[in-house]
Amino acid sequence: MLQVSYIRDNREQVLERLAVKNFKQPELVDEIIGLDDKRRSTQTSMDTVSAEANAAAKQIGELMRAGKKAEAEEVKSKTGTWKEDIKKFAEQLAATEEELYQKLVLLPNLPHSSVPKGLTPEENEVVLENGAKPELPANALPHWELAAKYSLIDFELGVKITGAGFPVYKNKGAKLQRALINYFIDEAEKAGYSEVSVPLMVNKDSGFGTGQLPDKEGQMYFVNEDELYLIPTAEVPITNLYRDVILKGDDLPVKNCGHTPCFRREAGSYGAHVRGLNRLHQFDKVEIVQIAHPDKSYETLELMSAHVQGLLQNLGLPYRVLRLCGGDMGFGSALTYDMETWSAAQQRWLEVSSVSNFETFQSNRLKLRFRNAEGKTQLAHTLNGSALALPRIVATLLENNQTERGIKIPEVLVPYTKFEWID
RNA sequence: GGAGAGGUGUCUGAGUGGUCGAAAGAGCACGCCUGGAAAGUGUGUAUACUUCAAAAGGGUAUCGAGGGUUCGAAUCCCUCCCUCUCCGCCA
Repeated sequence: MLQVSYIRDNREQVLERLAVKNFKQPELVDEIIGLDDKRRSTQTSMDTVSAEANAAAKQIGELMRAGKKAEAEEVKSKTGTWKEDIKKFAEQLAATEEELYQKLVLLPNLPHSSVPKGLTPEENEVVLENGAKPELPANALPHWELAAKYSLIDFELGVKITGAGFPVYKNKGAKLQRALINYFIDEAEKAGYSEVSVPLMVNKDSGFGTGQLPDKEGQMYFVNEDELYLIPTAEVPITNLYRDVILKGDDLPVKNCGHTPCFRREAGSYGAHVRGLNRLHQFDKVEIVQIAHPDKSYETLELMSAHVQGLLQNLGLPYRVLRLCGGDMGFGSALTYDMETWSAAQQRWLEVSSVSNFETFQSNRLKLRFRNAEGKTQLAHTLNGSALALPRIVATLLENNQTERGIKIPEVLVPYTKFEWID
């Protein structure tokens, strides 16, 4: 959520930046400023009446104590319509604030100046490409066939016990999952992130805090009985650990990592392009989260991007880094890098990580602040990234590393899998 | 799930209708003292909104959350959330 004061002070710039994100309702900006004017004047009126009422109440108290009951009664009789006025103003204020909030949450974050214009994924900017695309034998198989051939993943069994998009991992498939998770966590810890293990369900406040609500309400599984949401990413519980927190200046940067399953309804996504592991309702992911000083957050974003790239390099996967264009970016992000691996058997790029700087968009809602050099509270910047999401990594590993003999496990993973081949 | 107790500032903790944004202590910050430190001592130490060109200052709100009673609520009433104790259940 953008700060109203920022919108007021930088109206032109806000409009210009929103255009980069192809925002369709620029008129909201002026509506917001208008509502904020109304909010302010209502608050001032209410405060004035409250001040009078408080002064009278205080006076009555003093007169009562002094035993001047008659005078007290006289003051009391003058209190008149204050109470009603205050109530009226309070209602008006609440209504205006609500209206303001409802409009404010419709504004996406402003994109960073380096974000390219554009509407579609095709207009994303390829920042770099790394690693050679492997030449596969003519009879190479896509990962869903490899998974069946080596008994690694059973999609039908998942359908039976839950539904489509909930695969069952078996044998070396299950072990590969566990190996990747441990490897990713270990690497994150080496990079200075401390591990947290967090709840997989969150309340409404948390959903709002990181911006999934109200924007992506329909994308999350919801447990009616207890009003809890299944997390779509560990970003939600981990970032919300710091909701309503004022950090000390030297606590920054805060670095956390964690592994969780992620649950996404992915409503309406069916068909060939979501086959196998390409798109699931439940998948595992290791997430890295940082809370950074505003002056350092873009430096931090580069470091996080480098960390993710390091993992892909160590796994020997060809990848590319995209700088997302305005139209393809998430609602709350100011700058996002997507990392994609080359799936050789499918002949397509698969997104395996998304690293974003949210600047103060989340922290404004979270009320996540730190005490700056002047001792004043200031909103911190939040960043997060997948490091990494498992299914498409598994898909690419299986496809790219298939040989006559079987599937070769990357060297860095062998200490974790304790086997070198899937055969 | 049942019965009871309770939720106050960074922490401990006082406060049962007016003098309470809140005693006292601890912690922390700065100063004095000291060769330096400890002890001692002095001062300060919430957040948000708003007013003001800005600073200073002023106003308003906040004692788990929301509502109510009252001229006036941390204090009384209602609803909800959470914590603790006992019982029940249980990986």
